[in-house]
Amino acid sequence: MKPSIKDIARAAGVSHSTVSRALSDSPLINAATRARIRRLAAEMGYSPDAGARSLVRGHTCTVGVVVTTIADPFSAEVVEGIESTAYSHSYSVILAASQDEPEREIAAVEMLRSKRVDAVIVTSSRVGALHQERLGAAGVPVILLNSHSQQLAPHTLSVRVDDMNGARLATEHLLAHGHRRIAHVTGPAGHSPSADRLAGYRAALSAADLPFDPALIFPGTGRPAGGEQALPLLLALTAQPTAVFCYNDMTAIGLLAAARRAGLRVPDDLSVIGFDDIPFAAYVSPALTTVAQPKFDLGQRAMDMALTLIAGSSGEGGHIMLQGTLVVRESTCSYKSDSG
Amino acid sequence: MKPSIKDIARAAGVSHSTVSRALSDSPLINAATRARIRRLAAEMGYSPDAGARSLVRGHTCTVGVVVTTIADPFSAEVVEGIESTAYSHSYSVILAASQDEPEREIAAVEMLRSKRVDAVIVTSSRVGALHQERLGAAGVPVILLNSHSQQLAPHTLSVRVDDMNGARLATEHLLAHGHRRIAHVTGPAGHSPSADRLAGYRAALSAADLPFDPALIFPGTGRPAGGEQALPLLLALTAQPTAVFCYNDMTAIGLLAAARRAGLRVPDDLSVIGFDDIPFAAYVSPALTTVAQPKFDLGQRAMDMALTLIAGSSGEGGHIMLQGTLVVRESTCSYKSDSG
DNA sequence: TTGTAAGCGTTATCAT
DNA sequence: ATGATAACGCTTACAA
Repeated sequence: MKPSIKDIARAAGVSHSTVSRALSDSPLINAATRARIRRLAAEMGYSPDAGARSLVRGHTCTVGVVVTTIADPFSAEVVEGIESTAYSHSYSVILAASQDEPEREIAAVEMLRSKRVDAVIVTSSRVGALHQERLGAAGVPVILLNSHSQQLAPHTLSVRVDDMNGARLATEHLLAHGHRRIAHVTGPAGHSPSADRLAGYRAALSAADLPFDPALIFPGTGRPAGGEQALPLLLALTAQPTAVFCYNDMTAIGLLAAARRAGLRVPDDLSVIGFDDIPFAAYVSPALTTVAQPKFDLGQRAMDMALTLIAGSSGEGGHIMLQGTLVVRESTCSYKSDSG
Repeated sequence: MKPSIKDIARAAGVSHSTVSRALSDSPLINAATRARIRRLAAEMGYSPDAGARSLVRGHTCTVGVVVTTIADPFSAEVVEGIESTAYSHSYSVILAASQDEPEREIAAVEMLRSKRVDAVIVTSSRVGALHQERLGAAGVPVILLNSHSQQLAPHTLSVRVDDMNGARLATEHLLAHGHRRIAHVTGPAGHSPSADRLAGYRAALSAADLPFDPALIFPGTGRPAGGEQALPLLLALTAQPTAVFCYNDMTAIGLLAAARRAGLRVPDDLSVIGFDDIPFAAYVSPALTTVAQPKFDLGQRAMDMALTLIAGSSGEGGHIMLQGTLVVRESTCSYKSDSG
């Protein structure tokens, strides 16, 4: 049914180690027998057992990836970047979703450990230090991708985007267009990118000698609903903001939809800027101005780092920080005191 | 470094088989030693080697999933459905992207075979019959999800949405609103859902005693660009259509963007309907009327089928067909001879 | 160039 | 209740 090298050996009248050598391009084998065995193996539909091989080789050529959810345009592109570079190095990826529950994230990592993956990449982790402690100690590189800064100890590994600077870019764009009352809808509470983006927003404000007004900060969720819920609050302000910087594109898109329903014109009545540059940012109306994260790159760099560490096994620890870039589309414009 | 049961056995002063029994809740073990061994295992940071276990047990508790690309809102939700139900049955998933290249799809399946996954789920496959031949014969269930109908032989396994009926629903919705000249932008050529949706469109037309006009059919790609490119062609027609049924939401969203740039009002000047109901369909402007595919369900059912087949090992072959549902939003309205 | 044998970390079948 | 021992499929010294 599933032929092993022993079955092929029997059919070829050789020992199973000869078959192993023939199949793994060993130099110590006669070209003729090699060819004969390979033909036979193909005929019999042989497929090497990766598990058995890993047992003796000591590595699995597999990496584990844990995301909060796959059904999110941001994660999806990051995973695409990981998978793509894994593929080109003959690695495969085991994917697990944590649903943003720490215990489930831990269970996933434990499963990956059992599966003996050669490295683990965890995105948006809130408990990355734990994995580092368990896996890192066991010699398995753990790479934290866009994860909480508290987890980013010096002996830890990480790849992330510069959230603070990206947020500064977004805010400066608004500032440069004359906006002075700029609101901000945050991401999920307790998530570090959210804190970093808020910090970038504050930094830009302060660099422009503008005061920080807590009344202009609205709590979001990172999902469209967060933006939708923020809009009425924002409109209820006596001194209304003329622009809003949203934690991410999904939030901005939700806010855009709410603005449309409220009869508010974007960008004329309100400029809106997001973060991420998810594929659909270009297709909403008005097309969303945003700070593009190098999503595919993020995944690629994380996988590259994993590969390097697997090869060198010298877990030195390193941090890669990529920069986001401002993408100006139609949802932002200059502030006009007389709207229209 | 990575303790095995032998290391624990040594530390506990017992044989490795006793450790194995202690750790796997065997009834043939003294409660006290069991507790002692488990404590020791925890202290030493033991993690069972899933590969070694699989070798003797004969299964890996892992399924392989191959999609064309992960960075697609449709696939992403399907995979989420698969992963989620896999997780709740303690299964893990190896994910591979084929980039819609048959050879890469084949390579991915071959890799999965080597990894000895207990089942394989392939979405949008164009060469599913091949996998069935190689893997199915080897006793590994292969489930085709939304794959080409040619691949769906009776001894094959599949889960899919009723594309033809969904397309009929979409077209009937337009018909019911008085539209008579209804254009259609197809999906990627040679992809069977595209053919099925075209067939559903034709069926609805013919049921309404309307002639099929090939001039109203425009080739798309399944991506926004397909819709964007189709719009000018559609406008160039002397007898312009009053509505258009798009292969999928991404196509419709592209077309919506092009329409906006062309100063065309949707739905007043042109009704637009999509297919899939991706998360962003509700957030474009106007919100997209579409036929919702039960994406998460599709993944869930495929995984359930995999689990059943793994348990029963009686590869009987089965086909599950789920229905899509019409979701009316704002991009479609009744036909008015005097537009506006 | 090939065969023999040991070993990877488990589980499972024997004894004891 | 526990300990030897074989087996899973493979790679890799070590012999021949």
